[in-house]
This record gives sequence, C-alpha cells and structure tokens, in this order.
Amino acid sequence: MREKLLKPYNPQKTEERIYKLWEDSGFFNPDVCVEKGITKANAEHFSMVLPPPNVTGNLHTGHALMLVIEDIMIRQARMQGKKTLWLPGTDHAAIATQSKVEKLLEKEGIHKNDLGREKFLKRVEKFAKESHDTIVNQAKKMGATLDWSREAFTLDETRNLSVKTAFKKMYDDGLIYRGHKIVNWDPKGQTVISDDEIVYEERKNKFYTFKYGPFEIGTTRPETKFGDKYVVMHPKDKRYTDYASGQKIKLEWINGPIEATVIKDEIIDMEFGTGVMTITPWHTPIDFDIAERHKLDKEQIIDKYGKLLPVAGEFAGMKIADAREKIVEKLKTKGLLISVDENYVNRIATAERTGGIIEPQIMLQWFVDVNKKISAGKNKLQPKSLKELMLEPVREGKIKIIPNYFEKVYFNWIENLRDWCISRQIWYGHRIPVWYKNNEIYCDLTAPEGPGWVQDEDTLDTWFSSGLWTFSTLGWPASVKTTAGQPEKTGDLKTYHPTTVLETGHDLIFFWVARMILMSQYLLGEVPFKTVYFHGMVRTTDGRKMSKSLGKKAIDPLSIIKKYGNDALRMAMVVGNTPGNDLKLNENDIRGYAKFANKIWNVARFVLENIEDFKVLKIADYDNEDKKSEEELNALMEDITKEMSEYRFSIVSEKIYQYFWHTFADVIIERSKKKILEKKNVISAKTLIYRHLHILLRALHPFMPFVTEEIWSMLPKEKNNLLMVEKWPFDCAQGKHHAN
RNA sequence: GCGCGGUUAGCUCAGUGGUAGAGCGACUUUUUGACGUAAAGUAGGCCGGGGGUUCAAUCCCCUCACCGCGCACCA
Repeated sequence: MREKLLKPYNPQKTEERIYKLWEDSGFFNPDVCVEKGITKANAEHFSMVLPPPNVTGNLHTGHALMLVIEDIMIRQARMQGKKTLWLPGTDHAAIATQSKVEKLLEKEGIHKNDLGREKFLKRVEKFAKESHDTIVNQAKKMGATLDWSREAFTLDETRNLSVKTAFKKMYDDGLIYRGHKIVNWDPKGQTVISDDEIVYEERKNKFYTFKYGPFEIGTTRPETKFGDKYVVMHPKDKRYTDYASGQKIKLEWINGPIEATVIKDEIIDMEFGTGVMTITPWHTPIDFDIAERHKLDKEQIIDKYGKLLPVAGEFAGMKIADAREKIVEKLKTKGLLISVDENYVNRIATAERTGGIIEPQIMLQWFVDVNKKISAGKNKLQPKSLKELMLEPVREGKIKIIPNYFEKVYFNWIENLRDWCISRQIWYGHRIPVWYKNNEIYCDLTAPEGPGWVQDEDTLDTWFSSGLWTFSTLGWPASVKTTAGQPEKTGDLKTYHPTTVLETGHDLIFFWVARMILMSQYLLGEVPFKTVYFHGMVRTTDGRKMSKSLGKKAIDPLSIIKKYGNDALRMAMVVGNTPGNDLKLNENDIRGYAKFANKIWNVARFVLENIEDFKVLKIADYDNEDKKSEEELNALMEDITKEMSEYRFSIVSEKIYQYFWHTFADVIIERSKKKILEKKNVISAKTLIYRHLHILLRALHPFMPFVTEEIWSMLPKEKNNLLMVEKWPFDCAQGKHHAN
C-alpha cells in the first residue's frame, strides 16, 4: 500500500507528474506505439486534426471543451489498439492577429505604416510565437495527448508550399480569377473581407423620404445619393405606368438639377415604401446587380477611408457620419425632405474582427468561382462545380454530421453561396503567388525570371490555408507522387487521410468545415473526414457566451484545474453535454466531480488493502450474486463501447459514474466487506472487487485520465504498462471483454 | 421573410412509444473500519398550451406560445 493513498486524492500534486510520464513515454506518437508493440503495424487508423487555435492569446473554456472531447476520443481509440494520431497546430488567423498587434502598437503610439511591411511582420511574428508557446503550454496542462512531434502552423514553410500549390492549381483550372466586383470593404481594417466574416448588428437608423422629381424615395443613407441618376420601379406597378423604361426625367437634386433615367426591374418590392428607389451601384450589392443587368453607369461616391469624393461637391472630403446630417439639412432647405422616421431599425454590416462598418465597394479582387464546372480529381468524366463537390459527400452520407440537423444548415448555406473573395489587403498571411509586369500576369510557386515583375501586394484569406488543414498537416503536396499519371498518396497522408473525425464548434461550419470539404474534394478527390462532431458553445451560468470580454465572469480553465483538478473539469464538460447544444459551465458541477475523483481514490484504497494477500487474480468461482455482478459489469462495458462509437459521451460518462459510485462502491464493496469479515466466499468477493476496479479504471480513463492513471500505477499486475495504452475493456470487433 | 434548435424536479441538464432520471441544492438520520469530499433515507414533476395518430404519447404528426440561433432582405 502506497503512503499517498492514505490521504485524500490531490490532483495538484499528481497531474503534472502524470502528464510528464505520458509525454516521456512517446505514446502520443503512433509510430512509437507501433515500435514498442503497443499498436499493431497494420492496425486500423484513427486520426483527427486539432482545430488550430488562433495565435491571438490564451486558451479559453471553449478550447478546453474542444480539447476534452477530442482527448476522450483519442484516448479510447488508442486503448482500442488503433493507430491513433491527434495532430496539433496553431492558426496564424491573419486579420485577427494583425489587428491585435495593431492595437498593441497603437498603445505605444506606433502605426503599422511607420514600421513598414517587413518590420511590422517581425512584430507580428514575435507576438504569434509568444501566443503559440502559451497555447501549447496550456494544452499540455489540460492533459491533451497530442502528437507534438507533428505540430504544424498554418503559416509555416510547409503549409506555405501547400497554399501556393493549391492556389496555382485552382488558378490553372480557372477556379481562381481576378475581377472587379462589389466586395465588403472594411474601412477600419483597410481590407476586404468575405461574406462570412460579416457580423450584422441591429441599429436604429433614421429613415428619410425625399422628393425626387415626381417620385418619393426612401433611404437610410443620404450621403450615397449623389450618384443616383437612375430611378427604379417594378414593371407591374400600376402607380407608375405613366413612366416608361429609359425615360429621362429632369429634376432638382442635392447639388442642383440632374437628369434621371427610369429603369424597370422586377426585383423591386412594390410593398416597400413608395415602390420607387434610386440606386447606388458602387456601394450597394443589390444596386450593383441591377446596374449589371441594365448595363448602367457605376460611380464611386465614398473612398476607402469612408470619406466623400469630389462627386459630392461641397461635401467632398467629409466623413460619412458628418456629411449625413448636413446633406439632409440642405435637402430640407430646398424643400425636398418629405419625412423622417426616427424609429427605423435595420441591420448594419460590421467586420467580425475590427468592428468597422462595412462599406461595399467595387474593387479588383481575387475570387474562387464556386459555380464553374471543372473535371478535376476523380471527376474526369463528369465535370462538377465546387458547390457540387461540397454538397455531394454530405448528401451521399460519406460525411456524417453530428448532430444531423446541421446538415440542413450546411445545405442551405451552399445553395446560397456566392464566389468566395480570398484576397486581403493586410500584411500578415500567405502572399498571393501572382506577379505582374505591365499587362502580363504570372502565377507560380516562385517568382518569374527576369526584371520588372512585381508580386501582388495582397495576402490570402486565412481560411484558404485552414481549408487545407487535414492534409497540409500530413505532408501534402509532397506526399502525393504521380506514377503513370495516377496520383498516389504516400507516408502520413496515405495512412491517416481521410481523417476519422473532425471535432469543432458549430460556429465554424461555414468558415472552416465547408472549406475543408471543398479543398479536399477538389485537390485529393476524397473527403477530409468521415464524421463531423459539433460541440456547443460554452456559456456562463447566466447564459452568455464565454469570452475574454466578460472578464471575471468568464471561467478560466486553468484556474479551475488548479482548484478542482483536470479530471473534475473534464467530467463537468462532458456529463450532460450533448453535441450542438450549448454548455453552461457550473462550478458546483465541477466541485461534484472533484468529489467523484476522491471517491475513486478511496475505492482504490479499499480494494488494494483487501487484495494485498491475494495472488490469484483470474476469474474465480464466483458465488451467484458475484457472478451476476460480473455479468452486469460486462454488459455495461459492451453497452458503453457501442455508445462511444456513436459519440454519445454524455451518456457514457454518466453511466460509468453511476455504476462506479452507486453499484460498485455502494453495493458491491459493501457486500464484500461482509463476506471478508465473515470469511464467507472471500475469494469470490476479492476477485470481484479487483476485477471491477481493473475494468472500471480502464473505462474511465478517457474521461478522467489523471486519477485513473495514478491508481493504475499502484495496482498489482503482470506488465507495468501505462494505463493510457492498456486495452479498452471491450473489443467491439471480436465481442470480447478484456479481462486483464 | 425562410430555416434550425429549445421548453422535463428549486437550479443545470440527460432520456425513452409502455410506473419519469442524474448532478447540485433542500430536509431527516448515522461519529460502523475505503471514503464526512461519506453513508442510509425523504420531499419535490398534469415532461410549455391545444389538437391528432396509437391499445398506450414526455417521446411520432399538426398547431400555438415563449426563449435562443442561423440565413436572407431592408431602397
């Protein structure tokens, strides 16, 4: 009996030592497991990439939840003898990281332009490195058995090669094009962003109605109205049958008389306002579409700093917010203001990362064409669009999404998907591998020979590199050899791709999950993963999403671990938490599971005290009630193994908890006391409690790895393996229980 | 506007076509030997409202209400 068992379980004194044992064993690396005979060389694989945390700071409870669920899957797979890889990495998170560093510099009174591209990037890299180290340390404290030897970064050299390779192939296939389109310009971040990076905020905005010649037009944005020389109405609107398409009308406007042209278009909602509107094609997506359809002029009104251009006459150079009221005032003086609705509410598009108000602009940018049909990969005979490549595997069940209702959300998104804008006017990120010289354009992995070539200044959307993550981390493109015209995978890519499961938050379904499916389908002709498991968002007890802005209200995972232990936090995050549903993390629950860890500890003490003289550890001749208990335990193991294969961690953790405490401890141990005291069926009793502990520790290990590993080290047994590589107590394939 | 999820014990949440479950909390008892971070026990629920299918509905279908979320539009 070890001394330390005599005191209550102390996670603080245990966890760091245990993690070091695991790490030193090398078993996080599947190759080591094979070398040491833990895993068979030809074993089935189980692989998962870690959703790479952004290098913008610390890990929060959301990360903790992710690490816990993934570590549970990985530990079980490893115990089941699978060749198990959990691949770690971090995300450079382009805009997020750059704007974070910009803010830090701001405090020093420095603007990034003062430093210049190179010096600024050095600062960002320094910051990213520090964040990376913090993140890795925290992940280790959380007990994650990630294979650190394979760690990757979305912006390292290998990943840069994969990004350039992917870009070039898409460019050559005509899937990436450069064009003038209306895009989401963020005046604050001074970059374009994709549709998915927009966050809408409801705000009260004055809704003005102006007299526009014979019409009345409504707007929330008078400052864009300078260029409005087209007035649009529905062709079937009976109120305006007197006006013909193309008809010119002279009218008085902000800066004097103008000539407006009547346009008829069915997109107009006759019910809205007066059924007449003027359009600003340069700054409104829907107006842009109308202008394209009718081949109308487009004129820029607002520059990229959010200031009015000379077209605004006396208002030129003014900022939007300042100009708006003044323009209204002028129109009012001219008798053109009809009414103002003070209580109008509409949605404002803001940039996710900077909070800047999006000003749509027509700009020259790079796009991924999602509708063009190409005969790439395995679809040589039947050309397919990227949209189809994204839809098919989910529709056909090659990718299963848990919970399955997210499949509908996924389909809905793809069906409404527009071309993906991938260029960003920021410095931190993968530089676009395109060079220009006069009118020539050159796209390749390296710069073209000869003088005069200038590389595109822009970088790529961070999700472009994230989309490659399941295979760029496994060595692609180097790990694809082309023999006899057939691409053939080698190395890690061959062994571990498609990955078994992707576990992530449902907020990443479009940003990341869809893009990974796109990239893998297109570049490898296969799915990136077979199952997607979405966890919910972690919330505070009052229901708010946990984030740093909450300050003290947010629970810091590391301080919880310090207080209650890792195992307790893990259980609190798993029990009662079903996929897709948000989790309200409650300190009471965590405290409860800390008690459970202690309960396990005390049970172990009792069992070990009573089997010290006990040499024969094989299945004995049980008496009837013990035999029944053994069978009940076996049935439970079979049951939870099946539940685990269906990713029902909530149920499994609860069942083991219940059985351990209220059957093993409360019934079986109490019964054994009596038998041992009365010296009746002692062998049966001792065998039963030993085997229960032996089996339950293994079943509990993925959920509560630290306390179970610590107790395991004290158990009398033939081999001295770490529990993390012991056998899971039920073999699904063979229907066998692993006795010892 | 289109769509998705939720509504179960005081709180946080599981769950199932056939007498309703857990944790925490509350209350009562127990200083017995693994554990007081414990044990034994008790109380507490028309499973959101209404309708339907069924021998049987908390569960399946329809509908309403409220809460949360996503997408689109917003001149």
